[in-house]
Amino acid sequence: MKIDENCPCLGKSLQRFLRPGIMAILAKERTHGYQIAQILSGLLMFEGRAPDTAGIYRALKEMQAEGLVISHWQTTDTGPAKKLFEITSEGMECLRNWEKTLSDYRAAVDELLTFIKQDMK
Amino acid sequence: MKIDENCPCLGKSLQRFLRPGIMAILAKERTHGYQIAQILSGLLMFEGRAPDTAGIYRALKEMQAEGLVISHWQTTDTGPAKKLFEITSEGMECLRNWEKTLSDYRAAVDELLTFIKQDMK
DNA sequence: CCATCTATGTGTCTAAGTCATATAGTATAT
DNA sequence: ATATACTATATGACTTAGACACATAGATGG
Repeated sequence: MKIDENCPCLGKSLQRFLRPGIMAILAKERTHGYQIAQILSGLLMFEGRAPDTAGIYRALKEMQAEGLVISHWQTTDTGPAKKLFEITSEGMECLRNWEKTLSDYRAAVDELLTFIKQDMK
Repeated sequence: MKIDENCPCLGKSLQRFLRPGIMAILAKERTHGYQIAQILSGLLMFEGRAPDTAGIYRALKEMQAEGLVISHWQTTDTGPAKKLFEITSEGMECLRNWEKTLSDYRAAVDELLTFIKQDMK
C-alpha cells in the first residue's frame, strides 16, 4: 500500500471500514456484492477514491466464513447470476460493536485535530 | 498486522497518525524521540494501546530524510544522549496539509457512523 | 548486583491494501 | 456482425504499514 505521494498520507480509500460499511448496508437491505460496491463508492469515498471491489468480495467471503453474513445465489432470466447476502444476528451484534469502536475512533481523531489546531493559529 | 481478535477490528493504536502527531508536538516544542513517545502515549492512545516506539524512531528518521524535521545530538552530564528534533518550514507546511486531510477524514468517519446509526435504533 | 528507567535504534513477520487480470452474460451502438 | 461498455463475481501477486521482539547503553535505586 503506497500511502505517501507527498505529505498528507492516509489511505486514499476507507478500505479499513469495509466491514462495518458492508454490514450497515446489509442491515438495511439484502443485496449482492456489486450493489454493495456501488453504495460504498458513495459512502466510503475518500480523496476521490472508492474502496477496491476485490477487497469487497474478499471481505464478504471471509465474513460468511465467520458467520456474520449468509448468502444464496439468485439466478434471474436477465443478467449474470447474483449472490445475495444478508446479515446474521452475529453480524448485527458485530455491527453494534463497530458502532462503539468507530465512535471512540472518531473521538480520538477529533482530539488529535484539536491538538494540531493549537499550533496552527 | 493482526487487527481482528473478534469483531471490532481497527488498529488498536493510531499508528497511522504518527506523522501528524509528531509534527504537532514539534510545532510546540523541540524535543527528542523518547519524549515524543510519551506525549503520543497520551494523544494517540486507542483501545488501551499506545503507538509503537519503534515506529516513532523510524518515522523520525524518514521525516528527517524528507526534510520535514532536523535534529542534533544533545549530550548532557546526566543520562543518555538525546537526539533533539525540530520541525522545518516544510514540516509546518506538511502539518497544515495534514490538518485538512484529517478534517476530511473525520467527516468521512462521521458520515459512516451516521449511516450505521440509522440501522441501530 | 540486579532491576528499572531513560534513550535510541534494528530485524522480521504478517496482514492490510492495491493493482492487474480472468470469467461470463447482457445491452447498445457502429 | 462485432466491438465496446456495463453488470456481476472472483483470484493472484505485490508492496507496505503495523506489530512484536530484541539489541545497545548510560543512569538510578534498593
